[in-house]
Amino acid sequence: MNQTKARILDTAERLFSEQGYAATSLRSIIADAGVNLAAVHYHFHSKEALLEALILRRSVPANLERLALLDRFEKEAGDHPPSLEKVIEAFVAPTLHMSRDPQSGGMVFMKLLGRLHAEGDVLPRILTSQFGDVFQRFGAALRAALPDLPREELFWRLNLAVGALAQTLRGGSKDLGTISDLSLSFDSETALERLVAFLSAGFRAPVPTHPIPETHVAIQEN
Amino acid sequence: MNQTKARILDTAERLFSEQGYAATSLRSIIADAGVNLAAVHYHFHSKEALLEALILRRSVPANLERLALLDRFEKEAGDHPPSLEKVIEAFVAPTLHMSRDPQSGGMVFMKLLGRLHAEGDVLPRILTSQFGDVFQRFGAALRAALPDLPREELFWRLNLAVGALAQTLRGGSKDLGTISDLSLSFDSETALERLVAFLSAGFRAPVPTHPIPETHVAIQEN
DNA sequence: GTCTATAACTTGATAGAC
DNA sequence: GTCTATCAAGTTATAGAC
Repeated sequence: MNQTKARILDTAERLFSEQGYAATSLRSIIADAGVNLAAVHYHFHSKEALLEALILRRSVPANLERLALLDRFEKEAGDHPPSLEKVIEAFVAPTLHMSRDPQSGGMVFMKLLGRLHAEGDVLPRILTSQFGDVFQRFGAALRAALPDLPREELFWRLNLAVGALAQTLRGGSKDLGTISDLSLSFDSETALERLVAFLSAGFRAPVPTHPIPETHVAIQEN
Repeated sequence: MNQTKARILDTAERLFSEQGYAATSLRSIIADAGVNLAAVHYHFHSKEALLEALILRRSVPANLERLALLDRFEKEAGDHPPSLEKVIEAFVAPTLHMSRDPQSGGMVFMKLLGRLHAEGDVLPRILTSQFGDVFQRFGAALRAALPDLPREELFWRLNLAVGALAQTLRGGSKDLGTISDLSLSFDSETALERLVAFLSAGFRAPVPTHPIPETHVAIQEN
């Protein structure tokens, strides 16, 4: 691949992940990459198309890997559907494993995904097309692994799980440094274990039936 | 409070929550609020100060309510520390309950918090001062409720929990609409039950000890 | 307190030479 | 493919009349 093009992709990926999409100007990208402004438009046409190219570069292979892993776990499980743990692992592992080669920039991309997940509606528009197959397959696998969980409850918990995953990708919250001086040590294997343990326990939590009593405490406004 | 000032606060809150801080210009705010541009600078001095004012307006009372709830639960628990469920409830309930009065705009603020949590480092800077006490108190309460959980593990799970909470506040992910046509029904009582059930199960998950075997599948790059 | 007018700057994008 | 030069629009912020 063209060297200029690659430098733009890498630099944009890093800056977007650090500052967000809207807050990062093309000019700050080209300054950091040491290339010309016109080169961005020549190679990518627009800022949003640059973002899209940069996302697809990594998420296309990651999604293939997700599906391949799920295939493998389904074969290994024989007649039964794969366990909840395996389904979660198949979805999460490809993203986490990107971070293993520090040279590859996969770690940076993880942060970017975690951020974009909350920022704007840029990501959904780009990913819905790409992730369609993956979501279908994994949705079915989840339902098979949790046959007794009502659909609505599953959907809720899936949202909570995605939020927890995005937080991990983002590298944790800085606010929480206040409680503890620990920082999220990012060994991808440990992160995977911890995510699988936390999420599978959450998915398997008993479904609440009785309403929790009123807990509102009125506070005067100043 | 001044009517112009209140209109700016409410409109900014809504637009920031829908589009994010960086992507929302002061001009789009004043257009929507039907006020003059100079009024923003007169009342708030700058864009960032506007954001700060708007956050403090709601999070100061919410934090007082959090501490009051924790106090109450600690009294009710007598000699024992309050249960994990109660600690989570005391932290989460005030934010969720803001959404009960549709007129109050609390629902909008929830979305904003969920978004800012991922966007930039604007939120941390503003909140670290405000949330210091709250984080200290709740960190201690969590440790007391989970005395056997190693500190590092607790910190990790706290991050996952915060991610899941932020996702709930944001109103769920649009991507996930692909799997299911359900949308997150936002009854604050139900949301509270579900969060407490999911998170407390996650916090109590067994601590993983044995490394998960290698799961990487190589995919060729195109 | 609220307005108009404008300063001072940054943004994404393009035309056209080389 | 890469550059300079520039456009057209949008940005936050301020000065000063009323």
